[in-house]
Amino acid sequence: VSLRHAILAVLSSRPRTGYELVHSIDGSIGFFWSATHQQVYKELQALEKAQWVRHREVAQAAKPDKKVFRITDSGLKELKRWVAEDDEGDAPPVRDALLIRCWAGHLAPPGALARALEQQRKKRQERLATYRLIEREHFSGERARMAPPDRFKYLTLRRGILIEEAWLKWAEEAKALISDLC
Amino acid sequence: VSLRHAILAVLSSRPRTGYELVHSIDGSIGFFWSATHQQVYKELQALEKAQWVRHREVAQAAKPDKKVFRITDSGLKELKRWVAEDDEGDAPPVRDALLIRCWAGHLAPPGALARALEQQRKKRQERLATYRLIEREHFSGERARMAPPDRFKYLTLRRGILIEEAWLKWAEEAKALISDLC
DNA sequence: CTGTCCATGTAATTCGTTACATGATTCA
DNA sequence: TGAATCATGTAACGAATTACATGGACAG
Repeated sequence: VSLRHAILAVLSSRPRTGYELVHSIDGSIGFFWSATHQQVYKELQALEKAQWVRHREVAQAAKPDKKVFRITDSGLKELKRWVAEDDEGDAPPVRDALLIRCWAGHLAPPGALARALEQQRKKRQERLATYRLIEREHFSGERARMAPPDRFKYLTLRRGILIEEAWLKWAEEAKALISDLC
Repeated sequence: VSLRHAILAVLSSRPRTGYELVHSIDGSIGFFWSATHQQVYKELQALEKAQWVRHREVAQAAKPDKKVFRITDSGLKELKRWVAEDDEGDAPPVRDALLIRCWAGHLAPPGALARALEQQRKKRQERLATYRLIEREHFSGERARMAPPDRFKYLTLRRGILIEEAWLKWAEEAKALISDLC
């Protein structure tokens, strides 16, 4: 039940509507935990039943009404508890269909895998560029003087960068190793 | 529906029982697509209904009876089709609870995150060692002279290695960046 | 005599995706 | 006139986890 806590984490910085949540999620926390709007709205209902968030309806001129959600005291308490909890070991299960394809790659016509790989490489490259941009724009200061909340957020960004770099390196290796088969 | 095809891929090399499948899965393909036995048995039923696999019951002395599954012609055809198909872009969604924890790390007592990170680091380190062992034992030959099926399997292993190395590198960075908070 | 290996499943539940649905406003 | 933004949901389905269940053989 991590989406619940991801939402709490985002709301802990400031109140938002479901709509805003969806959009702030895919631009920060969404890089490592994605969710559709349907899921978010459903979780918000669950969170409200658990009294970890509360909402207030706000009428707007020229725009649909909205519900602004804020975290409650018990929600913040729960979030803190969860962050500190040690999850005793479950490495997150990997699920990458491309790797299954690759594993059985000899069954496809020679060019097919190479094309799929190249496609992915482009996407990863773009994502890396996005991360690097964020790094330059939001985390350009002296690391040691960053405020703690920023340091932790910066760390998650670094993880994204290192992962994408590893991916690109792999794509190079892969291309080299199968090039003579195409 | 990738588990279906993961199973087909494993069966394409030789017939196996459900039990064997579960265990060969977590030692090769399981590094990038894990599944419990319940899921495997259920998928086998579905695969059989689709006529992509067939089974034969084998009685054993001193051991429970077993069902040996083999891939059918139409199953192999489907597998080949699937491997060659291009999945038009969906980068696999990442879901890592530890990163959410990290993102909100300032809410936990200072040592907590460091401990969680260290725990994970150990696990990754071990996994990397396993990968390296497999690399030495099964893929020590000249890369260019490997038979195609082995080359593709080797590639997936390399990906595992590069990812774990990236993870460890990140763990180092992380430790350095938050050490003064503890 | 307890635990692990072999071997197979059912059932309940939760989590996540896809499809469907509405409706005003603003910009090209 | 048609797409994008803001804003919220329900319903159906599929994928994955967790719990429950059985039973003989063999090793420590």
